[in-house]
Order: sequence, then C-alpha cells, then structure tokens
Amino acid sequence: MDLEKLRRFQEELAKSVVLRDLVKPDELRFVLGVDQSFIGKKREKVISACVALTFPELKQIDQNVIIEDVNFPYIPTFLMFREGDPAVRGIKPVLEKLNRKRTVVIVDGSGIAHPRRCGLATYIALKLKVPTIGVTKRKLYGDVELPKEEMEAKPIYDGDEIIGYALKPCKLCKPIFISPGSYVTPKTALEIVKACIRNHKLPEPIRLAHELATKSKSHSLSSFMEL
DNA sequence: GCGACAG
DNA sequence: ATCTTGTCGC
Repeated sequence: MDLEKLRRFQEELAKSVVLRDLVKPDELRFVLGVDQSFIGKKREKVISACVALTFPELKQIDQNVIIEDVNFPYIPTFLMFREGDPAVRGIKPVLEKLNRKRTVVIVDGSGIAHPRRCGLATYIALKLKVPTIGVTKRKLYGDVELPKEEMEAKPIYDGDEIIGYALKPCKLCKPIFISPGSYVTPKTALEIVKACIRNHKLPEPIRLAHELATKSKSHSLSSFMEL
C-alpha cells in the first residue's frame, strides 16, 4: 500500500471540510453514535454498531449492526481507511429514517484534530453529508492544556486556530478530546458532547454504540457455536 | 536521531 | 482495538 498516496488523499478531503454549523443545538433532534469492534482469530471481521438517540432526552429509538471483512490494517492517522466504510454502511440505514437536517453523528475517533485535518469523523461527515463530531480518549493531534475541574474544557490548538476541546467529563476520569468532523463548529461540537454526558466518561451515543458492538460480538460468537 | 502515535 | 488478572462495591 502506498501511504504517501493515501496521505495526499486525506489532504484533498480536508479541503472540503466545512467548519460551520449545519444545525444549531436548539434545533438538533437526533444524535447518532457509531463504534466498531473486531472479531476472528486474526481480527479479520469488523462489527459496526450504530445507535440513534433523541436529543436532548437521549432516549434510544433505533440501532443497527453489520459485520464485514476488514481490508486495511490499523495505522495511526490512517484510521479512516480501516473503519470509515464499515462505519458509513452501519450509519446509513439509521440516518435514512430520520430528519438529517436535525441530526448529528458522534464518532469514536478524531475529526480535524488530525495531522492532515482528516480523521475518521471527517471522512464519515463528507461521505454521508451529515455533521459529525469526533471524540477520542487519547489525543492524536494538537496543543492543549488539560482541564482539571469537572466539566471544564480547554481548547485544542493547531497554531493559533482552535480545532477542538479537551473536556474532563467527571471528577475522576481523564479528559476526552473533541473535534468537528465537518459541518459543525468546534464550539458547537463541545456544546453537543457536553449535553450528551450522563454519568459516564464517554457521551451516551458512543457509549451505547460501544456497548452494542461488544454485545453483538458475543452474540455472533454464540450463534457461530450453534452451527 | 528522538518522541508521538485515534481505534 | 483485544486480552487478562485482580480488587472493590452493591
């Protein structure tokens, strides 16, 4: 594989990023969460789970799970090539049932807080033409002063520009890192993620999607045993 | 050369 | 991400 070529592809995609709010928080009605888990002796299968919650109530109204073959290894800063398409195909059927003008997707990975401003969340946003917010447990890119107080947020900088925020979701947990995929502002991304925190480190959409992906893994394992 | 490096 | 052992608390 030619990483140099893929790198240029990411740089091209990044040019299409729109850092404007396609939907304002007060008109937001649905928030989706996506997450992947892997199965098989060699991690050759990927499970993509997507959940749909109402906003701001955060009540789950839909979900979808798909299993596909993995066709790209994990390489830091190239995650979109591994999880991008599986995530898109997991989200699509759920998104089509909703009013996408009032929907945002929260992704388990970086948005523009990426060396080439093209993380997994960015790929999904541009591919589906839907606003996405990237959330990670560890920082991939950017300069940031870590927040110390509960629910405190500190900006993540790329030079002089704010590309996201580090947020300390609860008293004990370490900060999470938030950045727009596209079609949303860093400030709004932070606001939406804050409104999705419910007694856990991760925002509900991602937490529930992760839970669904993990449960689906054991389900596919037991159904495999029955054959 | 050295450190950093999402999931 | 995945795996694994051990501890704490309801």
